[in-house]
Amino acid sequence: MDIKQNIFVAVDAVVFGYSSAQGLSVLLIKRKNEPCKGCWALPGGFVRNGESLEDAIYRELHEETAVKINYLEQLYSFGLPTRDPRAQVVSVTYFALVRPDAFEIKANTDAQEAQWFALNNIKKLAFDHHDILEVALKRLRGKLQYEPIGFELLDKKFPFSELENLYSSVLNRPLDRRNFKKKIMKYGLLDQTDEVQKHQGSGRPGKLYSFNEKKYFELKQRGILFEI
Amino acid sequence: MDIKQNIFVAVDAVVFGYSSAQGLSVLLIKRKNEPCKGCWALPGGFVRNGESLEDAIYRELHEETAVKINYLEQLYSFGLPTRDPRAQVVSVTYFALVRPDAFEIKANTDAQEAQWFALNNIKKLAFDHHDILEVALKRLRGKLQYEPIGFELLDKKFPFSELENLYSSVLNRPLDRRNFKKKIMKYGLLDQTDEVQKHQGSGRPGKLYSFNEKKYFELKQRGILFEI
DNA sequence: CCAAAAGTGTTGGTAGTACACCCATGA
DNA sequence: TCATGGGTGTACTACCAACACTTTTGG
Repeated sequence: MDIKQNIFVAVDAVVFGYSSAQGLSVLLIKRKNEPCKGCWALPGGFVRNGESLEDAIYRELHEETAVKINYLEQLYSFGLPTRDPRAQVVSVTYFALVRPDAFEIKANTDAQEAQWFALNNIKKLAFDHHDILEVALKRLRGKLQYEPIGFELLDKKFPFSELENLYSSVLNRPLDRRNFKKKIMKYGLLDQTDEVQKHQGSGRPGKLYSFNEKKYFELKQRGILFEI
Repeated sequence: MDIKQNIFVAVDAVVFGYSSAQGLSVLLIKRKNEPCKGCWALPGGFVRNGESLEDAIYRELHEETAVKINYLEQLYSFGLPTRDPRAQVVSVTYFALVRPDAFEIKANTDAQEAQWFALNNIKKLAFDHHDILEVALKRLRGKLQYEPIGFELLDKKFPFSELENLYSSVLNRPLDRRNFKKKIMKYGLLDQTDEVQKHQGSGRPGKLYSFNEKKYFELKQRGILFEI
């Protein structure tokens, strides 16, 4: 190739996790290199030669956070020449969801630390990572309403109230328990198990449900998508 | 920067146009350089140093097609190391719509020719441009149903049947004229003008409507989006 | 027995769908 | 006057939103 391009390609991910105690949380790493050494930032890094974008983000997530990713999709590409002070860096960003049991993390190569932050407790972030987070949140809110993506943030088996709390907290509005259940159950995507919730403090324990992926793919095939 | 990255960044655009005669069409250019010299391809090219992604795609579209773009949004980024035989090229792709009067084009720098192709008449395309087109079509179909994006493909003033044909042909299903009109009019986004269609062959001329952007932004502000 | 959370049905309003005839124009 | 496409209303159905009391458990 006879062109002289001084542009680098990076990948970054917005990884969301959820628990009813903490609400929606984002996984951040503390940068151990300049620029912005010590700042919190989205996990990510430069793509290696010969590596696909997806491979790159999986590798970086593994190196930096060792968190088990449950859902991943591309989010948006950011390319303002000024977004990184070192050089022009185009960042292809990803949107990821993890299950509650992934709230255990360990820090590695590129980061001195990786840590979950509740959404309403986010510090200043490095580079334009705040903008990226904003776009990711918008995507999450949007998708939650027309694809059954919420299940990817919950355990394989969960009480119904957990799903309702997730929706209510991410969408930032109260939901009517009865109507919400009717809407969800209408699609036949949830199987009721014979188990109930254990030790949740006080109150009646809820029955546990599981997401039926097979029925989901059937519905998707027929082009019928779900809507809250 | 102390990393050695041999990855290039390009931008490509899927530009859609529509006329009731031709249906949905895509703007392609004939490549005048290797690889794949002479093949049809999406307009696009390499990002220049210090240039943003958006600037790059506008520049390329101007250089290669001189078509007036009416709507532009980022689509997806493609980065498989094998997608370009010369080198690893990450392509950030865009999705664009033009009005019918832009069906006049002129070829320039990078292309010997730029030309509109009806969707059902697309040849083999260079690189992975078929995949890109696929993604763009999916995005168009999706957006058409929950954002009033169809107007961006029509003249400022258009007869109602034009809008209906657009929807019907892009979504690939028949629509009931009366119900479709009710649904659209419900949002109050269309103003009826006092003009009627001219010389459209035979039959009664239709009244012309125009899209009311002001009301659209009001609705959007209130978070109410439109649904077909 | 008290507090806390889970479970459950009915009703009224609204929006969606199905459907057919008349009107204005050009040839 | 005929062919072509534009314009319009109603009735039925299905979905949505609003709403409150009972049940199960732990303390």
